[in-house]
Amino acid sequence: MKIASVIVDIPTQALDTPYSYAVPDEGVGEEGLAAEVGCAVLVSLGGRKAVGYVVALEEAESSLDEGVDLWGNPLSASKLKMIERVLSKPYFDEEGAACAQFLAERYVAPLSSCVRLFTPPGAVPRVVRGRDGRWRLEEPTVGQVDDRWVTRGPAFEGFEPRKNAVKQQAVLEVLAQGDARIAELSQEFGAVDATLKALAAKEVVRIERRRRMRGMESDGAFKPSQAPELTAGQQQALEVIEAARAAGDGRVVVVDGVTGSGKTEVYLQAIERTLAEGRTAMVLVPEISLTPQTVARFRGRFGDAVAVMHSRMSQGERYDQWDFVKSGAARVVVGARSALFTPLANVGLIVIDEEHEGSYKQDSAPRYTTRDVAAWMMKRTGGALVLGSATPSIEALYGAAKDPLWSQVALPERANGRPLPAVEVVDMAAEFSSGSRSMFSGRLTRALQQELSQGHKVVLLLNQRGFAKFLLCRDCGFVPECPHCATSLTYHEEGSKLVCHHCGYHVGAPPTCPECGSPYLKKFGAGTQRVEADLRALLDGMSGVGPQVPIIRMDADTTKAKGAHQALLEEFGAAEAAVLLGTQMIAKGLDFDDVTLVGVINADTQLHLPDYRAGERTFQLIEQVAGRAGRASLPGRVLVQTYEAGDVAIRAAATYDRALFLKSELPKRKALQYPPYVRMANVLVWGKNEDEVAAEAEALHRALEELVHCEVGERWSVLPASPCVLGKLRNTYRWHIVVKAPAGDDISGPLARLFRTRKPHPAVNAAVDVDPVDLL
DNA sequence: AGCACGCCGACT
DNA sequence: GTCGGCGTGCTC
Repeated sequence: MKIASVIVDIPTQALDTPYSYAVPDEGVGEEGLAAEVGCAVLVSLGGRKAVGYVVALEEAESSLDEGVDLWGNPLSASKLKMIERVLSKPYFDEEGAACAQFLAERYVAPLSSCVRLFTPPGAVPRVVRGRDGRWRLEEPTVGQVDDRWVTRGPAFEGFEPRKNAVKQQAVLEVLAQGDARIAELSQEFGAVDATLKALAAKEVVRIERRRRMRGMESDGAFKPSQAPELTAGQQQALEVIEAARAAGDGRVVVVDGVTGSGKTEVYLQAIERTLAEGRTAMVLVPEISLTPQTVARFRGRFGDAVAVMHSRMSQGERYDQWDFVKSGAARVVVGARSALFTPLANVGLIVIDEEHEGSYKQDSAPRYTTRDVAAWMMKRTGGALVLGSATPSIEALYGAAKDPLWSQVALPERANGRPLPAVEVVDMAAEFSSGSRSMFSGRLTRALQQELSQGHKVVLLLNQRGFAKFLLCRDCGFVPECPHCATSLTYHEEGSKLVCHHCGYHVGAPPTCPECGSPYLKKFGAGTQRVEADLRALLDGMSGVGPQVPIIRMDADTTKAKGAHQALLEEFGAAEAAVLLGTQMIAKGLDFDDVTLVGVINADTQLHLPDYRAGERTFQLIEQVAGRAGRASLPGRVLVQTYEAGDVAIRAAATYDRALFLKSELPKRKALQYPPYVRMANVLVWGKNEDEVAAEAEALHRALEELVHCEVGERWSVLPASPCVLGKLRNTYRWHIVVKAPAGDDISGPLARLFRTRKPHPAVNAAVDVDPVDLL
């Protein structure tokens, strides 16, 4: 008899452990599916039915009475129930199960949420309660779709339809070119069913059902491309990647290439070689840059072997692409972070493009860091991981410097030999004191007029990442900071207070600037619509520009609809002179030849977020957006407006001087105990009732201090419980507790032990974010 | 999560 | 005497 370890798909802490079930001898699914690792199964648990996933199988002899299962859980044979039905073919293998367990431990997350990453969404049956109160199995909402196709039959050659059989004639002409889909034939010629039936009866044609692969056809024509000659830099990067792959021990290569240096071509050729060795490859890109152009680039080189996965696809498309990978026909998967869990066999290379992007961190359970999971996977399978970026994260740079398995290769020049555009910093404090009250500086206004009147394009970035308001002196640029944390204080409307969300320090908001005494102490945070209106007014009154120059606004609002993002970009591409005004999302990936001016309206909002990564993000943002200008023959220029003209992140970005930025940033991180010098875990506490949340956060803080005191001692620190910067989100109050540990320590283990044994509060949720990307 | 078991107050 | 309130505790 076989015993299966099953994770039930009920997201509760109390059930978050594998349960053992007896496996029936023959398959028990409708199609006689066998219970294997990775299958969804129907089991009964505590008098009800539940869907579960098999994570391990074990041969049990009759000797099994008291023992432990594969996961170390005690079990007794007498209590075993039987798996009632096998609901699916396997979604993952032993390696996938091991990965799920790794995720659950590393990110202190429910096993069921980790296992679910591997299943095609919407395709798994669920157990639901019917109107009568009874449990029943609800069939999945998505599945495969078949098309009816016509092909030539044995009597096709030499068959002559009667003269008046016009439809037969037409259909046969189409078939001479190749197989045809009946739906398309009927669209073209009207009802063709009778015609086809008649032809099929004479065996002139055959009718068959074929599975439709959704997500394949939509991108339409891609033109096949040949590998071009690499530049010397690209060639060297490729060789480093090849050496890493050849080592076969999970090496990591940081490809540090300026925007336009041709990183993608390096990836393409590394993938080509991986495929030539019979292995497969994955390319992960940020959600927002997964455009049809990106996909076309990979399909152009690898044709039908490319599967695409991302969350903006319909469930049907994702299901088909998932199945396509499972079938083994896909050799390359291109997708957003969740594509990491598609059932691609024998992966020899994972590429993470724009590695520094925050979207590589999942913001719900399991809160995994794509980079670290991919590195774990490649270590297991003996592949290589490539981290590509023009602005690598400090973690990646640190890894490359310290970890013997990591290396770094630079592509310091653009592939077309063009120089990077010059970046000018516009000091808005100086503008203000010289009398200008507009959000567009004199220099930016003149540059807009100059470029637009010549029919060039302009990209304007509105740095909107600061939800939190802060105070800023418009005369001297002073921003009140916490005396203990070196982050800016956030302004709270109620009570007119300044609060530090790190340590809880608070103080009344001063009426005038404590530095220079100016009364122009302003609360900061403006909206895109407002900027659009002001810009419209500015352009309308500009000679040689005027109302015919369109402003294309791109933000969360205007890109909500499916395909809206793409449509706006096409509009911008097709226009003559035009302004693309947008938030963060325009900073990367967009590539238009005739953009000659990039303006950053407010480079520093992010700088004042009370977050240790604020400087790094500001630096990265300016470097990324600067890369949008002057990509082709026209020279580009970049104007960065800021109240913090002297800030090192801005000065360094303006001169493309990363070393300068790091020289100032790294000692700060070290002194204040931030990554990469420590590991952090952010314990999040949230609920509807403010008092209960605060009380539970305090209780958790005490429990954490106790835990740290007993298990690790003074090497770890637990910061006080405090309200999150985004303290109230969608009517939920949020608090957090930051835990810091030395860089090499296992921070998850002790925390997991606490959360597994601690009784959950009925109205207040708590979750651990291990290696958080921000503390907001 | 959901259901059983269980130990105290107002009803036929 | 019983029906039912929802507080712990278990589910392979």
